Amino acid sequence: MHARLTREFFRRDPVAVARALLGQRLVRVLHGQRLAGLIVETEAYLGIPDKAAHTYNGRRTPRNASMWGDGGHAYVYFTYGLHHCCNVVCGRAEEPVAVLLRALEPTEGLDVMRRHRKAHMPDTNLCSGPAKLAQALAIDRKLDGADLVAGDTLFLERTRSRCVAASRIVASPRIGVDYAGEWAARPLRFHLRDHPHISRA
DNA sequence: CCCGTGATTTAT
DNA sequence: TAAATCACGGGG
Repeated sequence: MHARLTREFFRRDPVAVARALLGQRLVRVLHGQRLAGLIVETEAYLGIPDKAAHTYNGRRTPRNASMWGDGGHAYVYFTYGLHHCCNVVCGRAEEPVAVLLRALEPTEGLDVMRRHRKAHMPDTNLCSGPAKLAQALAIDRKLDGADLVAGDTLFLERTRSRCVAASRIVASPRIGVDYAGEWAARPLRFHLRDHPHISRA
């Protein structure tokens, strides 16, 4: 059996978690079948002071409630009227910080993922964006709040490599947050250098 | 590049 | 009421 990432892994600041998640495996169990991929792109959202975060200025709504819970749970939200995105809640309860999962290199269940994604496309495009990976892995609001440590439908496995070399990680501004003033430019997006499955170069 | 899509939150 | 949003796919 593959080892899971532990609760304490997630109970840290989101920048540390965003970096440490690169190379780890996201697993979705659907109808008894594993759909999985290696995480190659993430973004850290720093909570109350972060103008780009859903919990900026202490916002607490039905949508973002799970961000206020303990680390190691999922925060899945619906946006633009048609897309889901999957975050990993970090820190501890009442510390509303998270990491957005932005891209995977799919490794298990690719046939099912291709079926979930509508259009025909090369495999490098299957999970190369936050809404794409959610669609490929059938992640929606029903999984909001799911326990990523003890649950059995959505979880994270520690890969053999444990972590990737810091020199292989590129930090850059987050995508789609130009409205966020000084927070828009901060290097809180992380991805594996030159990886073919990232959402954009 | 622009456009349509359209749930949810926040501002007006 | 109305505008804005942690996107995507398809068409110029």
